[in-house]
Amino acid sequence: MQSRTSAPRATGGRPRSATADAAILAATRAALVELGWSKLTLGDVATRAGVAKTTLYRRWAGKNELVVDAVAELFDELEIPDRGSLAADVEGVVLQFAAILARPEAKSGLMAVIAESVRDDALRARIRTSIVDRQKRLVLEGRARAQVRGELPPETDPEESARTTDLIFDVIAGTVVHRALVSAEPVDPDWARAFAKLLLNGLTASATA
Amino acid sequence: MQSRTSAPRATGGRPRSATADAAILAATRAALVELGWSKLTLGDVATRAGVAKTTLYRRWAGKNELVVDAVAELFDELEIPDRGSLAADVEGVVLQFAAILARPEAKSGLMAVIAESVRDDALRARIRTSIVDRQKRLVLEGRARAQVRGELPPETDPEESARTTDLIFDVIAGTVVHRALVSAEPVDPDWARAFAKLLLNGLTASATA
Amino acid sequence: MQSRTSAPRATGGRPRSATADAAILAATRAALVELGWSKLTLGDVATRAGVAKTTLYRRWAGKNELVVDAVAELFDELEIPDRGSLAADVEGVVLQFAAILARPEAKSGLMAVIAESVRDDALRARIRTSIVDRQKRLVLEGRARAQVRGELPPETDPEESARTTDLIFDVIAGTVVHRALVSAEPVDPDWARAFAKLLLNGLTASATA
Amino acid sequence: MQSRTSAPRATGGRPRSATADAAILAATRAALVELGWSKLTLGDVATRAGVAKTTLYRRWAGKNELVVDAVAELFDELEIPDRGSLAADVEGVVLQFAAILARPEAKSGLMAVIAESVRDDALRARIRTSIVDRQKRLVLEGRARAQVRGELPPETDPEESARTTDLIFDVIAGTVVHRALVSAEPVDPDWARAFAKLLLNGLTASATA
DNA sequence: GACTAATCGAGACGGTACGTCGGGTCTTACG
DNA sequence: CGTAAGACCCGACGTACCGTCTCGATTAGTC
Repeated sequence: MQSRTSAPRATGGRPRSATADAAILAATRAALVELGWSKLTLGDVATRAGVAKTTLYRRWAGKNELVVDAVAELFDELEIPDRGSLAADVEGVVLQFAAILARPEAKSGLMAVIAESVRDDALRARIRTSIVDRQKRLVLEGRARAQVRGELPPETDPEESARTTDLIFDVIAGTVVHRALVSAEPVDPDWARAFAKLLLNGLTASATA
Repeated sequence: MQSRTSAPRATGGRPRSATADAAILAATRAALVELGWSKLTLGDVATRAGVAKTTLYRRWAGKNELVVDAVAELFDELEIPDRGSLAADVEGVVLQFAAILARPEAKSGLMAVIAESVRDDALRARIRTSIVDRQKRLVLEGRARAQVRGELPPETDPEESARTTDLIFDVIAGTVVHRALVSAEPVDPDWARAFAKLLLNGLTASATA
Repeated sequence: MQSRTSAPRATGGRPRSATADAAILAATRAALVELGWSKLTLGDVATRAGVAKTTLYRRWAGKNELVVDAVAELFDELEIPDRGSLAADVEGVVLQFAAILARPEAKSGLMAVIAESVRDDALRARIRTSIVDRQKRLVLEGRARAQVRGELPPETDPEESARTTDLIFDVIAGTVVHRALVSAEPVDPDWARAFAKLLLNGLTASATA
Repeated sequence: MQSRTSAPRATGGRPRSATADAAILAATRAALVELGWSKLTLGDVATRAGVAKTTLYRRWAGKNELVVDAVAELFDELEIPDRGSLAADVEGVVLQFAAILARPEAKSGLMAVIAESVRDDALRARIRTSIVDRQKRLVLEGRARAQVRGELPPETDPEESARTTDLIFDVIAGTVVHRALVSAEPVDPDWARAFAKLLLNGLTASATA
């Protein structure tokens, strides 16, 4: 992770407690589960972490930044093991992503920081760095694998390829988030299969299934 | 609209000012544009609307409810004129939806209330009624039209049909929101065309384009 | 008293609670007794008074102003009944003054606000208005009575007279305060008599007593 | 001085910097002048003195103790040269005392620590030792001289004598402080002469002047 | 000349209070 | 009744100092 305010601390003086960071992020997630974003207070987080409020403010600029870091850690576990086919890989990553979104600390925190990021460019950059871009590699891996398998044609134009990667990423991430948080319907294997089929074959083919 | 606290008004006494409602909602949108969700205060909205805080609280239960109503009005304009083909219809609705999302009052307000709705079922229901479901009919219209045109096969199982409608809706709305708010990239005609092609033909076909 | 921030409140709106003022001042005195000036916190005073902190800040600008008002009320009881002779009158007022200073809420508060007033002209003015000048009349009364009795010669120059009044006041008030708070020795009838004798007859005569 | 925390320093180890003490006391006085007692912070004093906070706390227990020592040095210069008569001596000491009180570091600091000493016996003892008693000798000297000159009768009862010394001291110090800090009027030679006359001859005689 | 032990600077730490702000409620007088 | 005005209680905010602590780096005097 190593985001935060990030002054590298020159020399001299008592070093920052390494355990405090972990305690604070854990406390933040716990508070998100119990209270949700809007009722979460930094004073409460500090208390839960057994830390003074000042310690917290020394490391994070505010609620937004703290929650981004706390939530970001949840997404570190995302992997995309080779399931043998592009469809299976998509289903797998969708289900993994959904499993994270199903956790209350993610539910409560993620949308809120995204909402805040609308008016705060620094926050949006932090979200992209800490959370979003980290997942984009999964799309790249999946496409590369599918090309090796012959499921997808090889790429020619690298710029076009990047655009496609971004599009696919927006579709997958956006759809899963919308399903899970806006529609508030479960992302189960059935749904994941239907979605993967739609994504691979398109509306025309999919609707006949 | 018919939202609000909605006590049916018994008898006698001075009736509620009709103009106040409009003034408050307009003031709310103006405040959203200037300040964003998190810095918007009900006291400020009341002042802008030339209204006492009391009047505001008599009509809405809180910030969330007020903003939902204020934002919902923005989505009333969504239409899906027949553009002659399914692809064109999709592109059209995507661009319309994105145009609304580009307005700062929508950006600021929509995501925030959705974030709040994660822990507030009543709020989620209100959002569904006021905003989400209102857009889902566009999907229904579009599919029906495409079936008439023969671009899509007719539906057989009504339950399956509903599931598909929901899925398509999640894909379109989710993807556009993610592109616009998370990736923070423009939703322009080029992108809309690429997205429509992906949605209709699927990854396999699309990637060859 | 009617000091405070003193905006006369035009019309409309809920009027300020009259009982709150009294409760706050009483709570302030209680806190002074228990905690003393330096450990007195406005939050604690508010709690004791059963009042929100904001209510307190709406009426007083800070700790200093509040304590001045709280202490000032203690000095309202000062009187100078005619004891038949100038010496007896002096002794009487000295003992009364000392009795007030002996109360812990006065001890704790008075010197502190005087100390603060060194760098705050508005505060000094408030102290003079609320506490100091109110007692100067006692000197005037006492002198007038003594002149009627023939103990003091009648005044001729009014300006000189005012200077003398101020001097006498500084001597009495300053000496009693110094004895009580700096020397921290009791102001008992014996001491009061010795002081009155010194004040009336001067060092030369007094020392022979 | 010999105040401070005064651990007698066992053996070995680096000795305490001697210059640090002086730098800290000077910085304290400078801070008193600029900020006054209540806005003076120990962190700021340490910075001004070019010293770590630790160093400061190793030598003084807190703000009060530090300021007492810093202010006490100001009173070292008080002398009472023989001016030839009791009245002249009184005027002289009054003016000297007032000159010290006119310095902002004394004004700000002295009253504040006295206020604090109301609830802190150790602090009061420290003030007595470092400041008050040091001045009381001036009264003793002055009386002795006046007795030699025949202006005052010789003392008989030593206990009575001590009481009188205390009384005179309270009168002089208290009156000057009250004039200077509470009444906030200048202590000029005219006022000093009027005060000395009152003190020597008493009210009855003085008023006729 | 290395050892030893207390000092020094720097600055993070757990606390407590600050004074302000916003949320919602309530109490007035007026319409 | 509804309304504007504004005071009320509450709770969180982010900041400032407090006095303590933990660092690595100096210094003496003692071995």
